[in-house]
Amino acid sequence: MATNRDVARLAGVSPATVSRVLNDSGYVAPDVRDRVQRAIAELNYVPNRLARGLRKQRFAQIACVLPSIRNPFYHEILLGIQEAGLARGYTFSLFHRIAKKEEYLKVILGGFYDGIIFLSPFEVEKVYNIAEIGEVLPTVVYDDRGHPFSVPHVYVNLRETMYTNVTKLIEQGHRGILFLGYEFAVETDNPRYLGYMDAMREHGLKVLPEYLQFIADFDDTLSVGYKRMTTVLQQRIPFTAVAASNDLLAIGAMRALQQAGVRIPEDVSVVGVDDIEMARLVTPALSTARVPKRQIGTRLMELLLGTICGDEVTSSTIEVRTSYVERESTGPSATGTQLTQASHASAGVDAMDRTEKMRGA
Amino acid sequence: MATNRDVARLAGVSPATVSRVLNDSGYVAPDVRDRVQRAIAELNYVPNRLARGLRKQRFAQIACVLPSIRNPFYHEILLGIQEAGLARGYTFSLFHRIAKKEEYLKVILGGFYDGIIFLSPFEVEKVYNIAEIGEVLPTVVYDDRGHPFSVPHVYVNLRETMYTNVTKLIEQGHRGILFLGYEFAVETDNPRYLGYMDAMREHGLKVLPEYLQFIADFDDTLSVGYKRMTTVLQQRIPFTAVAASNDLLAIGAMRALQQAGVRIPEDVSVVGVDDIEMARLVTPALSTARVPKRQIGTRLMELLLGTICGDEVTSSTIEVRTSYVERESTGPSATGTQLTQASHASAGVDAMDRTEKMRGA
DNA sequence: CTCCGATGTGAAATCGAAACCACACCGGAC
DNA sequence: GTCCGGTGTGGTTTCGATTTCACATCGGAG
Repeated sequence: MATNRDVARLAGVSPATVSRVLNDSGYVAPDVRDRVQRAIAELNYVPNRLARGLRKQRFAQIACVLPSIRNPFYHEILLGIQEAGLARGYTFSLFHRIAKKEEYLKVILGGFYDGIIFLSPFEVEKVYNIAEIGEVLPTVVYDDRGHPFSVPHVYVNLRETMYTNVTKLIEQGHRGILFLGYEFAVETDNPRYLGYMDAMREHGLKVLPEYLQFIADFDDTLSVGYKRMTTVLQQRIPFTAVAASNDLLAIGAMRALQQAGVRIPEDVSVVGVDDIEMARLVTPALSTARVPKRQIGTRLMELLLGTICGDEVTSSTIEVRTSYVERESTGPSATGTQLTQASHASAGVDAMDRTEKMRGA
Repeated sequence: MATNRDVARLAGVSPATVSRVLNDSGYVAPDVRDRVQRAIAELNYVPNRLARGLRKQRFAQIACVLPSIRNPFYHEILLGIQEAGLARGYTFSLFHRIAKKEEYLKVILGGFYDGIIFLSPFEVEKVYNIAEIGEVLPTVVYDDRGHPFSVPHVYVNLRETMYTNVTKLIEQGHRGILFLGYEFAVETDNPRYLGYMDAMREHGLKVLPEYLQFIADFDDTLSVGYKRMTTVLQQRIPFTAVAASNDLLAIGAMRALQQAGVRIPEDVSVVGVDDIEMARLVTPALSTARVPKRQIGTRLMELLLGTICGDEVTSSTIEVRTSYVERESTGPSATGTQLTQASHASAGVDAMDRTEKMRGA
């Protein structure tokens, strides 16, 4: 690889002048600039980002920390982030569950990154204090828990979103509505759960304990929803609708239901959250809440660039809004409960065996 | 951020000794080692990767170049890559279509990366010569075209895979089999197409021009398959099976078929390639060819590490094998053609309207 | 007792670019 | 004619780590 010096030698100038041409700083005579540029082209010179980064204390690289690379929800956010960042020459590194939690932040703080973007950092927060990280390195967060953050923060009110989803089901006559979602250490960390409870309470509906299907271990596999719903079906819980915490869970649940012969939405309605593209491609198409993923990404990057450049640590919060999208997986509740129960009965024993195996694994 | 010097000062030694402790190189007295380690802990010192990289000419960072971040197929490969790499402290940057082709390789070659992994680099090759890149920087490739590569290379014979898929359909009595896939500049770049043609020819089946559904513009959206199949349905092409080039296309196609009232597999069989997790979660579950994605990833990383460490450029090729997975989306061909045609007719106008809308968006 | 290799440590050079400082030239204002 | 700010360029230092070289000490072999 050619260096600064090589170019300088070839152009008959000093390395300082080469640097000036490259960075468009200071005064350079037109003919000299030309000579340098020709030399750069001839040697195929690309400045070494490490050296530049070391000197500038700016590396044009951003770390994105996210729970899972498998959830398409995050892809769209990432695309938004990159769109906003690549134009300015930023590159991106991804860190997700596979990286050992105790290790990767050491790596990140090791001076390789201009900033960090945390997407849904609930896992991260078990180990690290984001406020502290924010003091060392420009940091922004996407989160749905409504926590106050000391760093800039994009927020989507999923409590409200879930409330709307469940209310739509209730309005269609559903009473036995399952909550399907992840379990958090603290109730207040679970806006989707809270929204579900809000809606049920407000409409005077009883929440049976069996309705609350919390998935404890974080498993970023696409089939967690399927596994859980398969278990649920063996337990003969009477329900006519499922309010899932995200589309992947909903799609998995739909699969389990359909496999057991339950018709959607005739017997059971299913609703999700996120509106990933796959939601439109499954049959029946999934009713869900649209979250402006792309927009979240660009907003995050804008916030981060703001923090990196303008040195003020403005602890701004941007809220984005969701909208309910009705498709085919929801419908009025008929005599749903009975039908569902019947189906369970026929699939009972087989299904039981399968679940026991899954639990063991 | 604390530096080398700070630690040295606190421990009462020279920076050279700190470095020795950190890298476990040379001789260090046990008590001194202890003092240094305490100082490191106290200052919360993390070595600056840029400085280290600059000096060592090794940066412990890998660039992954892939066509799309949206296709789950690549996620599993990425997980395999990272699994094999993170243990040794490597971090990863992702580059995909969103990055301007002309730009990103400049970035990559700018000395930030120890190596490049190209996943399905057909797009890349239009602009760059991978052999040349391989001479500058350790490079490995995953590809399915059976091209000879001058760099280490993981290969999966998708021509054979597609041949098997189509043969299975033929054995089930299908004759009118659609090929749904991407269009490449050159025929030989399209192993899936070639495998399809092999199977059809070998069984003496005629390939009507309408059977070949090439998607020209690369569009990494999940619904390309849906869009194309919607168009196909309006054209009343007689067919009883669809051999898609990957699972996403297959899932999209299934959606279009189901939306038009076509039953799968009773009226039309659909088969994919990749075996992404979603293939098991759609209804009916998708028959497909399992590609060992995780394994491809680990193999790639092993090859790359080999190239980075052992300086020999062993142009090794590793071939991984696929296996056919029969699920629910395929079945014997009945009087399929008639049924399908009938369905088209009844759904014709509606489908048309919907498609037009999608196009507009 | 001397010599030598193993052990242990520090000063200084180095990686490649950017920033800082110094200097030189030129034209116009006073 | 002198002074001064704008223009243009080069030498040197710096970023933070590793690495090389040089040097000191020590124990055992000859």
